[in-house]
Amino acid sequence: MSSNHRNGTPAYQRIQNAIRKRIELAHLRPGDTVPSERELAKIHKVSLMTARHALVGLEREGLVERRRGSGTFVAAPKIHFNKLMSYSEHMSSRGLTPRSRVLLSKIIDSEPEVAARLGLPPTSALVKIERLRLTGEEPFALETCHLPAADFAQVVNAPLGRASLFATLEHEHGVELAYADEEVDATAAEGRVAELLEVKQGYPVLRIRQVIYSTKVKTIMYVIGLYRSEHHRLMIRRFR
Amino acid sequence: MSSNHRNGTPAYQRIQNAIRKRIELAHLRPGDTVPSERELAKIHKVSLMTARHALVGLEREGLVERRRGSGTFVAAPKIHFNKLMSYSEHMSSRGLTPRSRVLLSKIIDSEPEVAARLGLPPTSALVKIERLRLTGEEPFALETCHLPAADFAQVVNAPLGRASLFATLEHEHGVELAYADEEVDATAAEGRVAELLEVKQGYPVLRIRQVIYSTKVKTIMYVIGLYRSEHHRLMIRRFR
DNA sequence: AAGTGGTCTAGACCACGGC
DNA sequence: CCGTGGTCTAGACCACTTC
Repeated sequence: MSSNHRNGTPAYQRIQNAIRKRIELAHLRPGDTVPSERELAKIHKVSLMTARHALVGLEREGLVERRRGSGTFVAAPKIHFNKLMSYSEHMSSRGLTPRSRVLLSKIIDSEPEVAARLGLPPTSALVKIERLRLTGEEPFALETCHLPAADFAQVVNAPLGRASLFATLEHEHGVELAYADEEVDATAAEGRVAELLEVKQGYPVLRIRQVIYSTKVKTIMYVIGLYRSEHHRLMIRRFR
Repeated sequence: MSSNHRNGTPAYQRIQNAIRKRIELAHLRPGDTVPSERELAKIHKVSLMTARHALVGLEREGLVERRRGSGTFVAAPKIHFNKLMSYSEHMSSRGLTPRSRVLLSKIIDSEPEVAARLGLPPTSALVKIERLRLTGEEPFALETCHLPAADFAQVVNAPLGRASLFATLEHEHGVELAYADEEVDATAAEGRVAELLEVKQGYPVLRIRQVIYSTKVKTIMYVIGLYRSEHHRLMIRRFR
């Protein structure tokens, strides 16, 4: 049976989306109680385990807090934790319009280290896209993406100025993003990077290297991001 | 009923621990298949949902990979993702002996910003512990912990040179750690920090501020860590 | 076709919190 | 005491991968 025939979306995700929307529209505000598992089960006509699945997921995102014996509450409006989101998605989830300048978008075939990260032979053809992210007129991040050209050669022609790369991959290429492994460290902005980010030579920046996977096992993308960190902070939630 | 009477540990955690141990002892190596949900259910005499719960948790830690239609496999030996672990635990999980030098351990009462992070009044008494973390003779991290003195005044006298602070809290104070929210950015090592870490003035370091929560709602600890990032990398897994 | 993970049911008991 | 989340059962069907 299950109540997911109307559309392909699993019931627990529909419940999550309903709650997310109520929080977004400020119908539910930080500290408010979210309907309990039992209430959600009745409202959405699902079993307890399904309602529970929905709430557990929202807790891992940091959207709600659950307290045994007490209830589930809307969390303080921090950032979505441990959620794989593109820059565009981050911005629009905060009501801002993403701005970025495409510095480069072409096919290359001599970056063996990147190819290795993507699990490909050393001289594989790769789409390389370099973008400067801006808030207003101020640059705050430099992101370099690499994708296997075999599967995604067309994205060099995508309207990256306006469309989200994630959205393009999901809608135009039918890619289902699964998760990303990220490696974070600090480094110094040198030469061209410092110029682009408009900081002094040697200025510390946050470096994030992500390998992004789709649900089909495949490695989809490798991204190196360099962030001026006065404005932008990385938030993580770890569990015991 | 449930098979958790023998000890207080839930069945899904006992299954996880069993699998963790098999991986640790290299009985299961990267790429090997982990018993399927149905097998685990039979072996441990639990229901499918419980076996599933165990595997889902291990996947979120990055210990295993699950592929629909195919199976569950031991993941490449990366770091445990998004898992709240102390420095000591990280080291010993890699078979290394943790070394650290306690620089300071006393009670203070005039750090209003820190008190605020812990959700306490501005002039609350706090335990402050400053430690330099070493690999061999080389320093690589400077960690400053703050705890509410009202609950944890005794830890100033704990043998922090050898015992893990996490272990002390869990065993001596009956604290059950729940999760931590972390804020990560890059900054420059200046003055005393640069000297302690043995790097040049202005050298970029990774800064991690964590607020650690117990299962009893309470904020237990605030930690600021500064990391030379040539050796130590922060690994994160994000989900879509 | 057989086996796997993903979703789901309709209940159950427990531990805990707040009244 | 009642309501909450935490754990658990004993099944079910589906979508997917592998052979």
